[in-house]
Amino acid sequence: MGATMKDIAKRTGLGLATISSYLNGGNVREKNRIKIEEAIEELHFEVNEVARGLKTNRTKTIGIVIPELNNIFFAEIITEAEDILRSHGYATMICDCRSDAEREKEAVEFLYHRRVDGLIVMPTGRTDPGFKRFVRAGKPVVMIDRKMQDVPCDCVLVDNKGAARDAVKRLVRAGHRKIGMIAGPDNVYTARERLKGFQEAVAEMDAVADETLITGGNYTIAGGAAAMRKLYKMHPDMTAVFVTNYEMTVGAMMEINDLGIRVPDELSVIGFDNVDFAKASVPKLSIVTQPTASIARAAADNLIERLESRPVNEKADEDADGERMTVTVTLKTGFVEGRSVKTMNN
Amino acid sequence: MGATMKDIAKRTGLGLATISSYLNGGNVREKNRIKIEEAIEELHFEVNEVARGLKTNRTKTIGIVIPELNNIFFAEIITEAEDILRSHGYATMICDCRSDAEREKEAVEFLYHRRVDGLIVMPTGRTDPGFKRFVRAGKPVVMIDRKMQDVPCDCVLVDNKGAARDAVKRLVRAGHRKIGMIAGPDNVYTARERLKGFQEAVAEMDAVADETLITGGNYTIAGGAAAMRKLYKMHPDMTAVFVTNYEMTVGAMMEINDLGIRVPDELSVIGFDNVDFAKASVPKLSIVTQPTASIARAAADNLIERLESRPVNEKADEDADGERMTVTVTLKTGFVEGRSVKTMNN
DNA sequence: ATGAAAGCGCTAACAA
DNA sequence: TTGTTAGCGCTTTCAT
Repeated sequence: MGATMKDIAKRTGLGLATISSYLNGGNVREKNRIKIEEAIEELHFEVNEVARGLKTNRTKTIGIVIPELNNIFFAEIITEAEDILRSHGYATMICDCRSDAEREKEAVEFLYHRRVDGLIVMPTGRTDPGFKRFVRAGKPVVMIDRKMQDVPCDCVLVDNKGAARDAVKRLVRAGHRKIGMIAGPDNVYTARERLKGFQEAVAEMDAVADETLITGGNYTIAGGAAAMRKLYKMHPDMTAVFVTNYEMTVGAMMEINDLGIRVPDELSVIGFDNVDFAKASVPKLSIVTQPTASIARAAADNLIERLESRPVNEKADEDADGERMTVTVTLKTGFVEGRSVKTMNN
Repeated sequence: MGATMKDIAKRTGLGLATISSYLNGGNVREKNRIKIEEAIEELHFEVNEVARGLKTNRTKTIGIVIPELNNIFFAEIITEAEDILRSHGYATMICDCRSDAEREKEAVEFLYHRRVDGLIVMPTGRTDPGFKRFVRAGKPVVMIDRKMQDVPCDCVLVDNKGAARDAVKRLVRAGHRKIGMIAGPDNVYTARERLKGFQEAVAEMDAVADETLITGGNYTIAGGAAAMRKLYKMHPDMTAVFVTNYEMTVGAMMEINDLGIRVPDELSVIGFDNVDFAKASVPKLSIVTQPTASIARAAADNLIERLESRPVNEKADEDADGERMTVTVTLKTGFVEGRSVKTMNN
């Protein structure tokens, strides 16, 4: 269909190497440059990235593996990352593994076959679904949001523990003692961190430390609703609840709605993630927010930097054991004040 | 790095063609089949899709261009489509163009350079950002959600007009006469259709037909909020409002919240798209829902069918002018009953 | 059924 | 600087 380098070589009377050189920013005599540009224009020539990829062994494609695409938190990150990567000429292949370890494994393998140059991932579980293979092949992997001990790669995290601790402290300072927590699944890194933060704050601030005040909500809407119900049944005297991700916040609000509990008079609530949802709630919810754009930028920039500097430092970057140095960036969370936390007079 | 066909040819003592034949489901003598399979196993051979793509001129990759990835409606469709396509061996390259025509154009061009085999798109505006080029190259394009007159391609739509008409009729039947509408931007197909549906219903049912009852909300949260405010200021006696997409529904609820309007006592509301949000609202919202999974499936299946049947029908499918027959599928919307519509006694 | 060889469009030595 | 040439890993005639 389209014209090839050969065509424009013929057209200009130049050699293939000259064309290639021009295309790759090499030095070409002014005269020839003009000739080449004219030919490209006339013949509507466009580099065939596939052929180039075959030769260079680089596809200029990044694989992204995420638990759920229809999860605003992830979607916001992906949007931003895709934008940055594309502006650098990298295409992204996104695979949604539906929080399923098996699907995740398939996705990683799929992307490996597709010869993507690097990976941005948010691991679903605690075991490596095949990331190491990329690392071994010298292909950069950046882990977002979640950490995994046994895969040596760069990470972009958020201070989950600190965020949870801070949220609970706010509740205690407002006079709450009996605070419930709707936690995530304990095979997920962020959920464990948020739990730790909650427990630390409870201990430090002398709030009620009762294991049954912590209920798992599985990071889903239904789970959040069920957890809320359970918590309320078991502790009707609980005055505040901390919900630790967006989906569960939605679920908890649904249930609070169903149970006819008045917020914040009867129950104070601090949610997570989605500012828009928080503002649209009645009353407006106070929530912990995550810097999605910064996360995406940190991950994309990191990947690009690794990719572009690779040829030069190919050896310099490795130490005696051939292990790469890895970097972990931890970003701060935010907090948006709403009207869902009651200040107790005591 | 990985083993190549050459390696396993050497290993088995067979010719390249035999290996290729085996890999592509051709006939190979039992004996050799086993030998090949063993060699593949031992050498961890995996087909290099890039090389294959160069040769076959097919990348087994589908491009997806959408207005916003962090929009649940789109995200749900994409997730499903990606899943189906991948299960057929197709990778997807997703480009989010942020509802910007310029970015959309760039995205389409980007995907064209990447030699994707086909496109799934939700056009941002009314003018072709380059889809025709794909059609001309014989590459299938499927348009989702929105239609575009001048690009001859398959479409998967939803009965937007019917959905809007139905929603308004429900309001009228519940006794409402003065009904406001928060509409989308009129350069978007779905927005125009929903508007038509609203107007038809108002005419048919003898509700108040006043142009100022229709306010544009730009399909955004902020727009929805602003429209709600404007509508309420201008028509404090309006008893119901129909909001025509998810983002605007969120925005409208935020504003209703701010204005202290009680739903449904003072104002009845029918929203759009997101069941979870509807259920988490106080009171639960009645909403129009769209069959995202079916939309995705229709689009993906259509694309795969076009792609896989192409070699055989290459000519049979075209008529004298070389024009392809195009298909438009229109799916039905749903309605989820909430508690946000008051039944008036009159 | 199998093998030999050409070539997809590009890059990268190596020469000139 | 520019031209020549040899592949990258695969598919695909065309013989055998």
